[in-house]
Amino acid sequence: MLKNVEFVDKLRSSGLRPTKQRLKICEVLFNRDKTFHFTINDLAKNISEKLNEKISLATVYNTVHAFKAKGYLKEISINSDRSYFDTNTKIHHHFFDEDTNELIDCDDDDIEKINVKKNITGKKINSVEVLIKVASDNQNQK
Amino acid sequence: MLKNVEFVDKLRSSGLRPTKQRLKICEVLFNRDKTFHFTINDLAKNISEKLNEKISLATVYNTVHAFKAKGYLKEISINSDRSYFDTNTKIHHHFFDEDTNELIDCDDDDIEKINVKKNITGKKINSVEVLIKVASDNQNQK
DNA sequence: TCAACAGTTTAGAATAGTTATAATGTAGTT
DNA sequence: AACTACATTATAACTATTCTAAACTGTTGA
Repeated sequence: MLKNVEFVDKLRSSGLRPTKQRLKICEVLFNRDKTFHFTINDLAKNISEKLNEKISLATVYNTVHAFKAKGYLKEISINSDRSYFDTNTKIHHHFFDEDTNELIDCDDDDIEKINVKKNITGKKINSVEVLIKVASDNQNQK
Repeated sequence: MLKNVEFVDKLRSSGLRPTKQRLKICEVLFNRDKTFHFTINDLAKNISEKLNEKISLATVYNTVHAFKAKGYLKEISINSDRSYFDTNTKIHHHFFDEDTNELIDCDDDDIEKINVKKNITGKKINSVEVLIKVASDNQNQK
């Protein structure tokens, strides 16, 4: 459980002013045990519910993008109709539950190291990430 | 190089009427050696350029979705601002070139078999796909 | 402490991609 | 040829996201 002061420092050290709104967003995003996967809408709703306060949607967008640019958040593509963000910014793999649309982080040792045998000339590999789609194990899968 | 007749059969056998527009779209999509990765917009532009004929955007959407539902096309998530489709409908991996935003199919043997060691109870794995992001191999990467 | 400035927030307008609608058109069957 | 169900189309509607411009607020330095 991080303190406000720590968020202030964190923001300041990355050149972002520690404003009321940003601190609240930090609270919601980073005061958690588990990784948080969310869409901007989820986040905005979460803020107004948890903190009983409304932050303009535009500000939520701005802040999330600022945090992404600073490397505090990572954007994830699962389906194209919505952007997901992840508080876990390391390169890592995901399970995606097609029944619930829920995204679940993999631990490093859930998946054996991936061996890429092909190279693209002049290009270097920046990331290798796996997406495992799962659904309920019975006849009527989606 | 498939003939029109083959497309007619293909459509008919999957319960889609072989209309002018659908046949033209088939031509553009499936008369290729290589896999085709595209957005709806790419496709619409491609049609009007190649065939010198305009198909209503709504029809392109309808048709692409119909083809997807029938399993002739696959939707791919790389970045969330646009939907990409792929004429290669098998489970397969991709390189994504961050410099050019180009998507490249992997051959089956470009990547060693992926060993998933974790299970989610009550869920079965539908697909395991890898996305390898690459960028030009010099100091000013994006 | 306070003025000044640059960075922030905000509501609302604007945009882009996509989907819905409803009228018109057409393939296939009889 | 006529009928019917399915398709196409233009346009309107919708949704997620970005832009804009004015008001506001941390921060800095006098």
